[in-house]
Amino acid sequence: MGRRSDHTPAQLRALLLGEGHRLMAEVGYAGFSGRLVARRAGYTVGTIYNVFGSLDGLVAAINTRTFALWAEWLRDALERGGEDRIASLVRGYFDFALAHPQLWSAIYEHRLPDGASLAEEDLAHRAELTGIVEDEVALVLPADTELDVARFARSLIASVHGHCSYVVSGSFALLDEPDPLGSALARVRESLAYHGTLRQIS
Amino acid sequence: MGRRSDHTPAQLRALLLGEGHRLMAEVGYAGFSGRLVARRAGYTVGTIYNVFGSLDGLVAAINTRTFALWAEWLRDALERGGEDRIASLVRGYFDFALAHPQLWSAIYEHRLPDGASLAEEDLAHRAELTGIVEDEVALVLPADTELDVARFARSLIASVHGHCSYVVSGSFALLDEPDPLGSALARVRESLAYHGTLRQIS
DNA sequence: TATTTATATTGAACATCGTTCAATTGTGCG
DNA sequence: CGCACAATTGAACGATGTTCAATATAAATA
Repeated sequence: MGRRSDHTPAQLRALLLGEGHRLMAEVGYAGFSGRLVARRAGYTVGTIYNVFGSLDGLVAAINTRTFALWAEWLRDALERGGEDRIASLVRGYFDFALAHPQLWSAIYEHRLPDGASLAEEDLAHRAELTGIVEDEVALVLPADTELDVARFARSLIASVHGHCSYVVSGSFALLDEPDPLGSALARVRESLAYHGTLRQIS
Repeated sequence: MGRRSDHTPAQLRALLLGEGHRLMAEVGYAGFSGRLVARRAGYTVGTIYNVFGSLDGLVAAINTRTFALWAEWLRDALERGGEDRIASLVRGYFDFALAHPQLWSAIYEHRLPDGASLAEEDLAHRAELTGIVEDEVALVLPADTELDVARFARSLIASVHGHCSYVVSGSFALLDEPDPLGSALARVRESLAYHGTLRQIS
């Protein structure tokens, strides 16, 4: 079969990305296969290389989509959550990872080849997610704080991330930790309290 | 070639483990190859399966060795470090990961097949590492603290781990974080202070 | 409309991977 | 000395990512 017109380039990209995302959610990064993605989309391997340049390009796009869903998830958590917006964020972080462990893990398991760097689109979506947290952290700190709020917020994200990655990888289960989310939230609260949180809701 | 007597079973195990550890340090989990380990040791693939049962068994053994080196590294850091033992621990955690990024990452990149679990030896070495931290955290907290010190210590480890994993994976570089170690240590200090650290050194 | 140009798609080829297992060959014991 | 045992091999199998000449079709041109 030669050239087709079943899909426009944009449609084809969306199709492969969708199937890729679906497969990643099913089998995770370790079981991911470019050939299978193409087959499910009704195409063959080579097409992935036409559209995404490389398999790493497809995986990066898949992870970018996961990031976008994650940001959306956090915004929902903030909207539907109560007054304690910090708790909503931490809970949202955990919930997403636990709802989509394969997708969430794939973000951190994918390593680009040496020298290669992420595309601008990917960086933008990550900045979006951290931006949501930065805004909420800023709201809760005194206006005259001496902290670099952005750095502080990202450090809190890293702390929560550590807890979450232990949960998803199973390390915490082995350590008999009954409430990882609660621990993560407690650490965040302690740091916020140290810097004079405005409203402290138990 | 059939049966040999170049090495005793114990020697052979040590040989393969050593070469495997060396290769993991060189190429990381993604580039790891059982065939290459065997070739470097002067044997062939099958021997790995004789000795370790599976390739996962070899990788688990490699990661266990990394854990042991890490624990030793932390003890050294405590011994050679100054009075601020908490700082020594956090710095030791980071330094090891940065000194051996491939070995450190391999610990968290290796996922056992569904249902499989780690051997007792592996669990013991992990408990050793967390035990070192638990002891130091207990020393620095008031004797009459209401905290579950073990859980608290492991939560602090998770926080530091989160920062460290961002550094090794390059996420923090993208976020322009100038001092991840300093941030991690600051968060740890804030949590300790919240629970009434005895001596607070800067 | 007929012809040519451009391009998207294919799938075989290649080198590798993990895993299995029959065959082989050396070791140590009776 | 010969036999039973056990360790080691390496070919086989199905899969992976990656490349690229061949091909078939769409789009552009005459």
